[in-house]
Amino acid sequence: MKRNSRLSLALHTLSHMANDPNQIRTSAVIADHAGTNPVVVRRVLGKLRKAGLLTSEKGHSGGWKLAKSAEDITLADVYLALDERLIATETNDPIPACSVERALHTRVSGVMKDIEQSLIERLAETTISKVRGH
Amino acid sequence: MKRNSRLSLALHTLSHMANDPNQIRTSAVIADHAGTNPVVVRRVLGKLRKAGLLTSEKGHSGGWKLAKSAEDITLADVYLALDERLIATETNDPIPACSVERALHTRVSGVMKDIEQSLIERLAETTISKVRGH
DNA sequence: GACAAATGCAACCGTATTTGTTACGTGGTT
DNA sequence: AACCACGTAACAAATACGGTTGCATTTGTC
Repeated sequence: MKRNSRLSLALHTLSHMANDPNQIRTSAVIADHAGTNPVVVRRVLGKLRKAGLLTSEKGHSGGWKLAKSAEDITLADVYLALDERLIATETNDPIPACSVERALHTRVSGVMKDIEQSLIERLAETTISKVRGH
Repeated sequence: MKRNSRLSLALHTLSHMANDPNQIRTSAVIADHAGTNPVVVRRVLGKLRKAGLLTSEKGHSGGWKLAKSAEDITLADVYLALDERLIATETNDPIPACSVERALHTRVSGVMKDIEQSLIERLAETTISKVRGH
């Protein structure tokens, strides 16, 4: 795998869980299905849990389960939970000296923010149950 | 700089060029404005040239210029020219053995492709001249 | 023709990011 | 008590990216 595998892993796992919402799955089983490592699964799913999309139980017969109905989880929820910003947020800048340069910079930043906002709105239109295929 | 600086650099430079479309700029001047290196500039702008957005001239008094009007360059043109796929394209896969797993995988891939398509359509709505501020 | 200036391109380095892996502590079930 | 699963830290390996140097090529100027 390479980049953006987290989003892919999250979508894959959530969709899979939506097939049988009450079944509890361990990170080992999930990792096996996704072709990765249990620790990686726990890392990614941990973020989804913090966002209230999943619950996890420790101990024997523990594991992971959906916290909400698949109809109530949108791709925007997943995207925001993972805290990945696909469109650069432009944090570290040398603060251009020239004033026109600075004005241009803020315009570019503003446009990129608008683009990301549009992306999020688009993601909010699709639910996990829709990914699964109803 | 860190991630997605190429898109940022491209937008910045194109917008800047739109202010004075007939002026020829060298990669050294552009790099100075963008706070980076001439070679980096040529790398990024080379892709834009291949996409027909810019022209470059070698030799003495050579440099870079817009190939089209800023009104005719959309952010989608830039995005596609840079050949960056923000949404993972999911190329390298172990080809899931289980058939339901395989079906789910194709669904996830399809959704991500749809998302990227939406993003491109959104990008196509904004031109460089609009970024510049008319 | 010699020279200067610019792109085009390849190779390399250093760093940041990401994934994979091992190890161990913690909590819950049987 | 034994076992199992999560939670997390630490580390290794791979990858991506910007930055840098070097050089060939092209083009204008003297």
